Amino acid sequence: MADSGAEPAAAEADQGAEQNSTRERILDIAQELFTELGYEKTSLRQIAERLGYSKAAIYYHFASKEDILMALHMRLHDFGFGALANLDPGQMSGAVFTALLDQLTDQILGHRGLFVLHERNRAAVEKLHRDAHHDAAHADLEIVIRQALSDQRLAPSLRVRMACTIGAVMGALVLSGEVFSDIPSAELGVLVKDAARDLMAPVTSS
Amino acid sequence: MADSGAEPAAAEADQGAEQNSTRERILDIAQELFTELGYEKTSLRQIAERLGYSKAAIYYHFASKEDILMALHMRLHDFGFGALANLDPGQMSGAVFTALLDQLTDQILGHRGLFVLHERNRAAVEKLHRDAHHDAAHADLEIVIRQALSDQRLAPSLRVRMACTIGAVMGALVLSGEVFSDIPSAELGVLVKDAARDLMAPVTSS
DNA sequence: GTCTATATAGGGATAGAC
DNA sequence: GTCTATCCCTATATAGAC
Repeated sequence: MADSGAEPAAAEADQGAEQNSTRERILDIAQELFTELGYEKTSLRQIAERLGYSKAAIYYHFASKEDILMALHMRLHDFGFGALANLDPGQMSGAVFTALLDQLTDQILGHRGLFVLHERNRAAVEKLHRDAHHDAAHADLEIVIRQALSDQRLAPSLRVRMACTIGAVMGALVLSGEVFSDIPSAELGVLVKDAARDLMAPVTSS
Repeated sequence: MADSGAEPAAAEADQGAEQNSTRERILDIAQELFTELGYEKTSLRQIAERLGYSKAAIYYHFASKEDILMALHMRLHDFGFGALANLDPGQMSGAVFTALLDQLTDQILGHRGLFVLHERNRAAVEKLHRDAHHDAAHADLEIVIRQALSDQRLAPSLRVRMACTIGAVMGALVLSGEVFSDIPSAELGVLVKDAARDLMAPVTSS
């Protein structure tokens, strides 16, 4: 587990086209190291070392270490809106939720590294949110879900099922490390979605 | 979320009797701060401040900052053996696994703070393991589970279901934050165990 | 765009007084 | 058992040469 360098990290980080700009390379390396060692334990010196450049070079592309994490957060943040767009607030039900989870599953499968990064650096990312350099127009998918889970107008059985379902998806795709590297992505996706459906079925009136 | 001081943290940390020794108080405060701010971001100065003592005082009770985390890890580590004792290696099946998860659910409900601490500081705890100050007689529940999940002799559908089930339990009890604080522990336990059973049922030959 | 050199701060850890 | 004072190292960040 945490086998660095074995897999091409750049393969899944192609959002701004495949222009291997220095900035993107820094982000790729940072994503890898932040995930492996943790954000706080990763020094800019280490990033620069792996990059082949000097430490100060990074400051040309990013104002601070925090800015690097912010950029990585933004990579993920944008994807969240895809699922949020189809979300009608106040209409959260079992059926809607199940559909939402299917989307989430696909997004995690497509950008797994980013989700693992966030999972392993929750404290640092939350501090980012608190210092709120991007409070405007910021509505995390996570916050929406948390609201639904806290909604006491819903039955406890439904709320707990929803939390279990999110956990099931996260458990199989994010927390599981490399244990499923022998299973094709597509198959993994089907199995996880099936599990989510079985989990929500008893509390969903379709 | 992460509402510190609102709940009596000492209430669940009564393993060595209720002797509020300085050492235990340090551990309780550290557990709180490590969870809230993250291990790396928490300084000994902060711990000492909240303790009312000076920073160096902590070094009387613990050899290093890492030692504090180790002590907290040990608090949890011991509980793991309870579930491990009933575990017959090589006999991992759906039914065995479901029973194991029931035990895990109860243990998380009883020591939730410790599990949250570990979840939010995976990098630091893993480094602890690597530096192996306690390699002897050390068999984490997590390692056993990871082995089972990686076992290619088992059907992918079973392996993924197991990962989903662990995730479901963790999702509802650990990752969920404070969203279920209005639901009694006992009810929460029943709902989670039901979910785990529904999840494992399709792949369990009973 | 990348480098060297350096300023500055903060945190872990030690020595030894009380 | 607890304290003050201090050492030392590392890491972020800046200034300015090339």
